[in-house]
Amino acid sequence: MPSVRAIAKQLSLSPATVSRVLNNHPDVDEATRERVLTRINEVGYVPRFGRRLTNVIALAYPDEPVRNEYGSFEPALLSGIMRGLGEHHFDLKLLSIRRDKSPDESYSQFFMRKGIRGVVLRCFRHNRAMITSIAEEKFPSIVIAERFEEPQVNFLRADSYPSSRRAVEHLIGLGHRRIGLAMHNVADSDHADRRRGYTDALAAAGLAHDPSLVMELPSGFSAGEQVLDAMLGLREPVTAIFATNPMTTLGIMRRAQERGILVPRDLSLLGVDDSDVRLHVWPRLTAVTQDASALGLEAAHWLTTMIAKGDRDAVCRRTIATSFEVNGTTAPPAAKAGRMVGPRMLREEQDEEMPQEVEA
Amino acid sequence: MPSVRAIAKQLSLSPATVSRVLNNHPDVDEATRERVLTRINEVGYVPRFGRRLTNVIALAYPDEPVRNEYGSFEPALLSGIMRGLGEHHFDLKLLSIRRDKSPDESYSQFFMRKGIRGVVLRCFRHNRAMITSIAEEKFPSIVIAERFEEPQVNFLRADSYPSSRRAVEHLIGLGHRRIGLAMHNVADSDHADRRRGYTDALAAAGLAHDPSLVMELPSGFSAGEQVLDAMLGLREPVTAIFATNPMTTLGIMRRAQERGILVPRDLSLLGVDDSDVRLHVWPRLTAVTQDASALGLEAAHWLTTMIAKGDRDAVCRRTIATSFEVNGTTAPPAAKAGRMVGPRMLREEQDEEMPQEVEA
DNA sequence: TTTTGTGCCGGAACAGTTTCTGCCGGGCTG
DNA sequence: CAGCCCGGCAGAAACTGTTCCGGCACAAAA
Repeated sequence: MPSVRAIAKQLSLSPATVSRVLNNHPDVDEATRERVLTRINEVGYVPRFGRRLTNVIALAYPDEPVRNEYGSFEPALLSGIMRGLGEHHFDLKLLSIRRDKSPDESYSQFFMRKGIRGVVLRCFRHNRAMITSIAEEKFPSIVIAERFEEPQVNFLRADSYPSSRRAVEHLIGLGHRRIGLAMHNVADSDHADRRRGYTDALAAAGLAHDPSLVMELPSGFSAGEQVLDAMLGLREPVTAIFATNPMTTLGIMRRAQERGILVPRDLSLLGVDDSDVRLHVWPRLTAVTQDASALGLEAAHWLTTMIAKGDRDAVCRRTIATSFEVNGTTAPPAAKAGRMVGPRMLREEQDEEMPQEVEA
Repeated sequence: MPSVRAIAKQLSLSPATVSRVLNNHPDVDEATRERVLTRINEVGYVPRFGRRLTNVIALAYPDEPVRNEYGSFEPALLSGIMRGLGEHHFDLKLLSIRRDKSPDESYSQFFMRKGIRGVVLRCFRHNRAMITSIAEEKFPSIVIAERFEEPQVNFLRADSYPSSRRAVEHLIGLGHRRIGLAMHNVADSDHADRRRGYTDALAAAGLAHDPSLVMELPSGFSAGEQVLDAMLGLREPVTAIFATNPMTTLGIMRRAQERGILVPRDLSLLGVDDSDVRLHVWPRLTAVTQDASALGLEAAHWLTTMIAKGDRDAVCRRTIATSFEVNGTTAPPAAKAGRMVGPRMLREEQDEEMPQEVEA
């Protein structure tokens, strides 16, 4: 139960000074500030509101929160987090670290200034260092949808390797030999897993790995359009594409329709889905699915119980399963099938072949 | 600068009692609670953190926040709100009124207990009464995307009447005579506006209003599928559909593709879009567009400036424009055009006819 | 009648923040 | 060189909201 006054007494300072450090006020000596900060981190200070503990955690983004381009991942995640907060009666704040954090304050300092007791962190390519710093400061935190080697980082992610591999094996089983891979140009661990699934499936089937079939682009809808054009523009075009990003998948799909390329007759498409968008397009998307909402729920629940129990050394390095769902965008390659399949016929096929869930 | 102690002194009570009222503790007399509450509302109490004002507002949902089914409206709105918060350095909390509010506390009480100074309210069909109550309690609030007659309710919405009317006129101009309307079964003012746009456009063109062409369904993706089946199953089918809900629009579109109905050759489709989903399908959707992100930004900005200036009587009853964007899902009806138009040809048409913006 | 219990509230203690004040050293000026 | 001023820095005090503890009054039970 460390308080500002207790810390002040330990350091022979006044509560005022400690408070000034916490709020990043300028008029405090650099050495003093340093002394206070290290002590605060040692002792695990938590701010209170009056005499009551503040029960707020944050969902923190490195830059702008909940950007539109993130697709359906963010709303699903948020919805899950809100549900996971309920049991311990916590509230949720949204934070942008870049916008609000002063460069000369530590992360713990920033979070305490915002009056939160823990933080769910979104991780993108460029802020891995930020996240290890936060973990090193021992501020209660958990990272969503990313994996870390550093033992002090808590994370909760979905392992898309098995499903990805199974998905690509599904393509190979259908007879595809030239399978394109469209992925981020800056790979997080999730995309790396999907890539491994791709290469391992190819290797296991004895297929050569052709680097020219792998495209690395910035994420987003328009990337999908480029992917399709490039992959079908090859001298020996692909017959199937595995897109590791939901928005990119949709981009590929739209561009295919735009160019009159029938999926899956002319091209099989394998995607990734965070929520249920795969069911909202036609043909329904054969996809590796991860439940962003479940990620949010689990993460929020873990973080709040850890805080409520006061267990500052709790560790979370959980991986939940993804699944692979066969829908209407994959079929044998045209060369092999050798038959015209119109939309109406495809629909009948679809009706016979109900989406089958494959646990990863 | 009313404080708990000041209010207590005015009422000859102790600060403890006032605090108990604010936190909805059970052991305080009903009459006393009432006295404190009315005084608190009169004087416009704001909670502080230590000696500092708490600069937090909330985005409050009647039930579960940011549900997935809401489509892209919620993330766009959130993103806008976060941007609008910046100038006055406010933070954002997410609240679920149903989950956290005790039935025997007032709304102001609830919000103060949560330590927020203002609230952006989402309005659905069932919580209009809740919103007028909040406004009557004079708690700083603003409603998003809904219109209210009650003068004490602040709102910010997009007026989709002119764009909707123009959109339906566009269909009529293309030669459509039987135009279906798919809308919510419980109409908020937004959907009522769109319906008015529909009926007025028909009336102005001298077309009879056929009630059998109007379908009212619960919102959502699957509603769109029912709409398409029903409207094309009419003895005299429609040649165009105006769907007033984004998710429903997507449902119609997918079901059309599933059934092999070519849009816009066999059916013209007019939709509504909150963000940029209309550009992510093919053909790109001709749609009435409202900028949910701008709504969020403006609302957050108004609310925080109003709070920062301490102007408790500020009034916001703003309406921002929507626009109408012609894209690829509308064309002359098949009977009139009398020609087959394949996907490839349509694409060329598309290229000639760039999306044209029409200010509403 | 006495005892016990409960509803209700005030005092005090304690949480964090800010304002006011003062110390102390350095630099400028007479 | 003396005197004055000024800025950096930190503590005391004042003020905010909350909770714990105790007490008063009234009702119910023994």
